[in-house]
Amino acid sequence: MYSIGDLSRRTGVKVPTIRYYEQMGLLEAPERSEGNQRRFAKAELERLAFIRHARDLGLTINSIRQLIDLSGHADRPCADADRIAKEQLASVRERIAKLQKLEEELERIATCCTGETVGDCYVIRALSDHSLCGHEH
Amino acid sequence: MYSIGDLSRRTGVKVPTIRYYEQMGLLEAPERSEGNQRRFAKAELERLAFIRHARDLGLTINSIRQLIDLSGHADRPCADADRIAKEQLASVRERIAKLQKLEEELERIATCCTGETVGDCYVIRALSDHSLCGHEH
DNA sequence: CCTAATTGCTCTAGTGACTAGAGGTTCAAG
DNA sequence: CTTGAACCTCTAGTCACTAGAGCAATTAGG
Repeated sequence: MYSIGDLSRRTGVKVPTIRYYEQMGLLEAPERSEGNQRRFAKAELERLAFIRHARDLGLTINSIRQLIDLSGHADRPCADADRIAKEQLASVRERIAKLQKLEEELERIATCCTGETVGDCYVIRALSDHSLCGHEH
Repeated sequence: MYSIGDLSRRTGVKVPTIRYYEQMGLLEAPERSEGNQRRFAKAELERLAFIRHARDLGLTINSIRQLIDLSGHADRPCADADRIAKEQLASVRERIAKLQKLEEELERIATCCTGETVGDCYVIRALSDHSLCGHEH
C-alpha cells in the first residue's frame, strides 16, 4: 500500500496531479486509511506509470481514458489502440512541421538585427511587415 | 475607420479574439460610434496584423506586450527585442527536439502492433512498460 | 421610411491539464 | 506525547481563446 506521496515519488507525477487524474476518472478511487487518506495498491502504481508515459507522449486525457477502457477488454481487437497511436503520430508530425517553419522564420528575424535602436530594429520591422517573411503562413 | 468585422476580415483574427486582445491591453480601446460600436483606425489594423504575426510565430501575449511597449520607444536599444526573438527561437527548437523524440517512439509503437486483440496489443504493452522504450524520456 | 438580416455589444462560463492557496486533519518519528 | 511533515477538500487561477445568452445598432432592400 502506497500513500499518495509514495506514488508521486515513484512515478514523478505531482501529488495534486494524481488527485486530478482520479477526479478525471483515469485512476479509480483508491482505498482509504482510517483517517481518510488515499492508500494505493500496486495496480494503481502501474496504471499511473502508464498514464505518465502516455502523457509524456502527448496523448490527451481523453485518449488515455479510451486506452484504459480498451485495456480492460483484452479480447477486443486492438485496432482502436492502433488508431489512437497512429493519430497521435500524425499530430506530432504536423506539429513538428509547423514548428520547423517557425524556426526558419525566427532564425531569420533573430539573427539579422543589425540596428542599434528599436527604431530600425529588424525584429520589430519583421513582425510589423509580413511581406518581409520568407514564405506564407 | 473599420468596424470590428472589417478588421477581422482583413487580418484573419476572429472578432471575439480582437475584443480579447483589447481587454488584455494589446490593442488600445478604439473610438466608438454613436451607437457604441468600435471604430478602428489604420494604425490599429497594422498593430493587429503585428499581433497576429507574432502569435503565429508562437510568441505569448506577454512577449507581444513587451514588444509593443518597446516599439513605442524608437530610441531605445533593440537588445530587448532581439532577446525576445532569440528566446522564442530557443523555445521553438526545444519543442522540436522533444517532439522528434516522441515521433520516433510513437513510430515504433504504432507500426509494430501485430497482435489481433487488445490482450497482446503492442501499443498498450508499450505504454504500460516503459522498458520497451528505445531511449529514456 | 420601414423592416429584416446582419453585425455589434457586454457578460458569463467553458476548454485542457494542471497549479496554487486556504484552512483544516492525520500520520510517523523521536 | 509532541511536533512537523504529509495529507485532506475546496476554490480559484493559469493561457489564449471560444461559446452562448440576451440585447442594441447598423445596413441593404423594397
